[in-house]
Amino acid sequence: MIFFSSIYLGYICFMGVLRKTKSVKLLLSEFEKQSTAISAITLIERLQSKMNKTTIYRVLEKLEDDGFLHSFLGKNGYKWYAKCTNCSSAEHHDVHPHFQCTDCGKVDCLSKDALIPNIPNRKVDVSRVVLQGKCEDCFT
Amino acid sequence: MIFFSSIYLGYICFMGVLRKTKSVKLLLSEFEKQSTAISAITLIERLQSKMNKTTIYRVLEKLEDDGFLHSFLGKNGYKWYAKCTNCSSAEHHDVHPHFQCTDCGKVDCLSKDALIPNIPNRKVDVSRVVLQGKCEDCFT
DNA sequence: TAATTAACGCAACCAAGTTGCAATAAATAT
DNA sequence: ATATTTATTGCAACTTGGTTGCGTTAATTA
Repeated sequence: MIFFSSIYLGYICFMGVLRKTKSVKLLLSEFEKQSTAISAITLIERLQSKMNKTTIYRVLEKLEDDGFLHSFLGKNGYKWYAKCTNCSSAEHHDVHPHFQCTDCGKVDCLSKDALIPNIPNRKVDVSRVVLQGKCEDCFT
Repeated sequence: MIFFSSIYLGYICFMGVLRKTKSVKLLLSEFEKQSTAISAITLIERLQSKMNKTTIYRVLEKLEDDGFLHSFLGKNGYKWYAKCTNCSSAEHHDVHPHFQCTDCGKVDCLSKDALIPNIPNRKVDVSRVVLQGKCEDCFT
């Protein structure tokens, strides 16, 4: 219950769109206790006893629309989600690169200044970047 | 027939692995007459009267293993292929970013110095970058 | 407490990509 | 040139991440 006294609850109330259902709370708590990105598949595995996979996909989509999560495609084209930092339903700022470890599979967000997304003669709207390799733990 | 008097034929003969079959020739000719990247789906649409989709996937995989094509995931997680510049079966150098137009869907390869793939404390093996937006033609 | 309406569960579906296997056709040996 | 070897192909069936339609349930509002 603790995590719903935080910004989440206020945010949702403010938006007035997303209802505080059991499913929404469960999904939010997953992103509360884990700072790295989580794949949709992983969430389905973890929560399938508690909610339907259709619901998971629909809530994730809504949380992304509201600027609460951002999504990207990892290895094999699987969908991953991570918390946004300064986004809203009006604008998504999270065009930073992600790093996926080929050993443990963990994905986390990198600081966005690692990339120069300005290409001459083109208007860049989305920058989907996934770097793959060995993370600090698996490297040694 | 003309395009098989080029480097392609010599390359294949040298490798001694890939046979000069009708399917291989057909797929190579597609990448000969189009310099931008092509999605697997597009190739299946174009060539389905001439070869089976399984064959298309298998030949593409082999051409990638031999360092002739490189692949990446575009919008929706669809697989795209483009010609390599200086790769071999031993090493793939094509970690450059790609640009996909959200209007016409066209994808082309960008010069690799647009990206800095060095991240502290991590060993980067693969860099999958897809920028999306408007290309020169669709921008105006 | 009742009315409204978003969210849910279920089952069926969609489609990109894969697998097993028998048939075919390149490459190689005779 | 012909036979043998073996990579390649086509087909059909399958796998699976993700979606859709719809009747039911539950959160919000009156």
